[in-house]
Amino acid sequence: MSHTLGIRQAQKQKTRKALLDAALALLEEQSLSSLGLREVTRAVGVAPTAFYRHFRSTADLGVALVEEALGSLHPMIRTTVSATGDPEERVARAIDLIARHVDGYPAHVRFIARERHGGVQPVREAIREQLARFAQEVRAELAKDPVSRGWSEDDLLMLAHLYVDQMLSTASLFLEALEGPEEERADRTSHVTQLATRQMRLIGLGRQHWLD
Amino acid sequence: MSHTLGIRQAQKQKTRKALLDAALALLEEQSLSSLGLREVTRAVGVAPTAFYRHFRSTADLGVALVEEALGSLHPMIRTTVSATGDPEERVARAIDLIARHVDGYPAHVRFIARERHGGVQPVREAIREQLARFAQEVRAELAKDPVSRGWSEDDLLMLAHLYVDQMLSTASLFLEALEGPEEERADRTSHVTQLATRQMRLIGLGRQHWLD
DNA sequence: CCATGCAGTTAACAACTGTTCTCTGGAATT
DNA sequence: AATTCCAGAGAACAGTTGTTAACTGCATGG
Repeated sequence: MSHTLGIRQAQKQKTRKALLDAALALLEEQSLSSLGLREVTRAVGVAPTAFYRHFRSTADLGVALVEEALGSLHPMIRTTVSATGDPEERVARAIDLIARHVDGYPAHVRFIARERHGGVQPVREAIREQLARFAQEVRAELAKDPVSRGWSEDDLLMLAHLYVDQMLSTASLFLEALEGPEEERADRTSHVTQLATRQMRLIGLGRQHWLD
Repeated sequence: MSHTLGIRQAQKQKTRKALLDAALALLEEQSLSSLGLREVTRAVGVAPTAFYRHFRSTADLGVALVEEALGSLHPMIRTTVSATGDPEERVARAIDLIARHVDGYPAHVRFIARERHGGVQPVREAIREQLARFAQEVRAELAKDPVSRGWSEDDLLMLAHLYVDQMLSTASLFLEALEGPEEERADRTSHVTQLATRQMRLIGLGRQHWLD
């Protein structure tokens, strides 16, 4: 059950969210390591010192953004890789879900792609952790599939990492298509869909013949 | 033939190289978008204004770093994917070459991984271009292989991109292993080798059965 | 109802940034 | 030998940064 928090705490959460949103917007054109705290507070319309009530530093804010961007994604992952329907349909469904997610949360996707190898160690670490969790969940889902009979745990995790990387790469391509000029968008999006579909299909083939 | 350039031009190239080296070193702990020109000149021991004799901005310097990091890599790519020896041996050879490259030029690898999706558009563009060239070269090399008989150009390029992404991902993992504490290095490196080997092998299997 | 807590403000700090203009010494050209 | 060129130096600029301290006003808990 949800405890209705006082008008005080509510207001605090509101400015906190405003700081996160402003930061995310500013990060579309730069990296976290160059994001200044004054820049963020200015965008929100709040005094620079107010920042410290919510975050120790911009790196700290970055870690919070990782939670926001990836924390809520776990249920989606599960259904994406779930072993229902024929393989070809599952691939199409997964890619469609990725496309929708990029469409709905482009700034989050950009942030993760950018900061995964970015210049701020704690943020890299947080992303690494979340992606490792994703890989574990994908592994668990793959294990349910009859195709995985006879696979070692290690090999399942290997494949799961391959899938996670592939998803991120695809998401990044969708994002680039989204960023381009409006009249090219449809073409580029369908091109990415087609590319990603065939790559997924090829990996699926490798999976089927792994135990040969 | 090489024209021996005067002592004037030589000195200029020397400071230019010093600026690039200093920048690369500074970029181990931050992103290009937060790299200041004064920071770089200070590290070299040269006046801030001297920077302008070589680069218009730090973004410009970043593009030059992309050339330095990836420009000289094309001959290596060719031999890496060359279709000699049995498949298993080729995989091992490719991964070994990646490991050696990361060992020899860790800062370059880190720079590319970091700025590929980084906050500086011209640099992203430059990396995208170079990687596209790599993919084209890999495609050409794959086409020579008898296994590729009957493949469409599009499908070959699709696979080439998959290989290029996989190489970069592997390089990044080797780098992380290299950055960790010395006593874990050997274990982590061999773990990455083993993981990458199996992923490459699985992709290879998918490749063999593509036309089924 | 009153005392406490605490989100956000104001003001000030030393340090730093990119960029401009002017100057200098020595290599390059004639 | 005289002249031009130009990589780098030096000084100054307005603007920015993170962090500190002391404050204010209002929601909260006793």
